[in-house]
Order: sequence, then C-alpha cells, then structure tokens
Amino acid sequence: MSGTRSPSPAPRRPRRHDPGRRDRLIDAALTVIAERGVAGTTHREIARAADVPLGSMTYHFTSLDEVLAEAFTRHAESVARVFDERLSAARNRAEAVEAVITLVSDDLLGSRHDLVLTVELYAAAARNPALKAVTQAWMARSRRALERHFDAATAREVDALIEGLVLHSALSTDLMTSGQIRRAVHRYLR
Amino acid sequence: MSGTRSPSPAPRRPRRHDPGRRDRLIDAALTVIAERGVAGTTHREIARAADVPLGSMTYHFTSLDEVLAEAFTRHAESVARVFDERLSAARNRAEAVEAVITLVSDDLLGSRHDLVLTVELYAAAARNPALKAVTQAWMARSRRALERHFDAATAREVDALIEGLVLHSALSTDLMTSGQIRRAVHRYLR
DNA sequence: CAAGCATGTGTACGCTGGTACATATGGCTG
DNA sequence: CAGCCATATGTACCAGCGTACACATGCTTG
Repeated sequence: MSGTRSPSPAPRRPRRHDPGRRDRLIDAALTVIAERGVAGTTHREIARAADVPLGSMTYHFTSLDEVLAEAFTRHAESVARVFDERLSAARNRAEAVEAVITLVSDDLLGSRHDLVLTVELYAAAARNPALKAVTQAWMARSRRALERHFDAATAREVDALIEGLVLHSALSTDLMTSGQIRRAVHRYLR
Repeated sequence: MSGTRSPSPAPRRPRRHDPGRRDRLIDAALTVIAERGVAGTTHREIARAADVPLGSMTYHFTSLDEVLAEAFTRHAESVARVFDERLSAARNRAEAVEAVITLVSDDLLGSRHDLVLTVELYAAAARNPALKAVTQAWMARSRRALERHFDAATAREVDALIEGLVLHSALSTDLMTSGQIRRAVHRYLR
C-alpha cells in the first residue's frame, strides 16, 4: 500500500488557465474587507476567499496596499455608477427628488456590504493618500450628478444630507423607514 | 573601563508609583488610533506612546479589545458631553440653531483627532457588538439633547444632517466654510 | 507543432504581534 | 516599622503575516 501514497503535505492543485483571476481577486478582497475589515484583510484571507493559492496574490499584486487601492476604487466606481444612473434618468426636479429618496432608501441602505465598505474606505482614507483621492473623486462625481438638477450649493448640501441619513440610519438602533427618509428629503428640498 | 558596564540588553527602568496609569493608557490608545488607525494599534505602540513597558498593558487590560472598547467609550463620552453642553445652554429655538452651527463648525470640524476617531469607531462598530452599542448609545444621547428644542422627527433628521455635514466637509477636497454650514442648517430648520 | 514565456503553485524566511509569566519593589496597613 | 500585595517590569513563546523565490505547466505565437 504505497503505490500512490498521498500523505498530506502537497496534493498540488491541478487547476490552471483562469483568465480574469486578477479581477476575481479584487472582488474577493472587497468581500473580505466587508467581512473582516481592512485590519483583518490579509493576502491569505483573500486567497482563501477566491480559492487560489497564496502565491497567486504576490504574482498579481506588488503589495497589499495595491490590492486595497484597486478594491476601493472599484467599490466607489460601482456605487457612483448607480448614483449617476438614477439622477440621469430623472427628467425634472420632482423626479430628481424621487431619485434621491430611492437612492438612500433602496440603493445605499439596501446593501450592508456596500455600507460597511464605504465606512472602511473613509477610515482608511484618513491615513492613505491614494484612498483619500478615491474618496474625493467619488464625492466630486456625486456632486456633479446632483448638479444636473440643483444649484451647486444645494447639491453639496444634499450630498451631505444623503451621507448623514445613510450613516445614521445604518448605525442607529432603529433603521429609518423610507417614509422618514422621504420626509427629510422633501423637507430640505421643499 | 569595565566597572559600570552598561551593554544594552536591560537597563531596568527605575520608575514606579504611577497612579492613574490605566487612564493614561486609554488616552494613549486614543492617540494611537487617531494616528495609525485601529489596524495599526498594538499593545507595543500604545505602551510606547504612554512611555511604559509592554508588560504594563497586559497587567491593566485583559486584551486589546478591552482597550479599544474603553478608549472608544471615552471618546464618545467626551464628544457627547460637548454636544449636551451646547444644547443645554441654548435658551430658545434660535439659540439652539446657533448651537448646532457652532457644534458643526467649531467643535466637530475643529478637531481632526476626534474626526478620525469617530470614523474609526463607525468602521470598528460594524464588526464589534460592544462598539456598536457604544455608537448607538452615543447617537441616542445626541438625539435626546436635540429633543430639548425640536420634536423627535426633526431631532433625528438634524442629527443626521450634522453627521453628513461633518463627514462631507472633512473628506471632501474643500472644507465647507462656516457660512455654508450656517446656510445649510438654517435652510433645514427655517 | 515546438518552445517561450506569461501565468500559476508551493514553501521558506524573517518579523511583528498578542499573550503568559517569572520576577521585582515600594506604598500602605496593621 | 515589618511585611504583604497591588502594581510594575522584562522577556519568552508561538502564531500569523508579508514577501521572495524556485519550480511547474500549458496557451500562444511563429
């Protein structure tokens, strides 16, 4: 009983040819960040989430920081796109107000994953210039989208209001109902 | 030249009798968190900041989590107290509105240290129930302070607005001027 | 269809961190 | 004022981390 002995040390994975693996790794990184926080995000953790060997991380990325930067950039891009779409679709001010309400109630508050990622990004941005740039570009883009329908000062204020509503709703004991969100937005933009 | 040789290994510190050291350690922890983030907060880093030996950390605290919990509790308490004081001092609605403006422009936006700590707390709270409780208690307290002058729904909305104004101002490329803050608050509470 | 090289895989190394613990010491109590 | 014990100190241990690197393999290109 020794022909094909497979003790334990190295079964050697058969897999190969995995185009787009780099992309999947970035997505896996976002999952890990959302679940364990930036602090708990390691090469090994990401590799496990994507089911690839550790060595694959160092092949595709020069450092963990590079992974984080790409991951957060993707996250911001993804949320900003939804923001853009909702506001582009609005044909007039009334529809724009509705778009803002939907954005807060459904899109932003709807995904705990995205919510956590955003807060993690804010915290990380305080200490990482590259991530700070990502955050700022994202905010500028949101404001620009709002300026399709509102003057610059209002756009900035509404952007802040959205942020506050989302965060406070998410971190508080009781979620704000969409009715409460609607009331707050209308009150501000009445 | 060998009588009092002092090679390098262990000069053995003379210091002793340091009442209130535990308190200082918690403050040191807050400094480290603000500078390096929760991720970069270690026993050794805190000990260095407080100029005490590593062993002192494990004597005063059972774990790093305990340090974090106590530190963030202290931070929340400290910010909430200012909040309470400003709003308690207001004698009528107009003064309450002014108090909110001062809170945002001066107290909250005035301290980068506190700002960073708050965002770090939010991120950590997503994964740590004890910290989530700290955050929620803090928010409940802010709301109660606002309810001295505004109805419950308005209080909640204003609390959210404050959060949004502070965060967006801090993370954006350009700080909001106190004039802009004033305008936004007045617009909402007009 | 050959072979080169981009991609993929396993493992070792050095370092840092949390934690445990053996030891020291001097304020306080009786 | 003696001695106890809360407080204080230094260090060792092990786990997990980032990273480097030697080796494997099979698309792709000519």
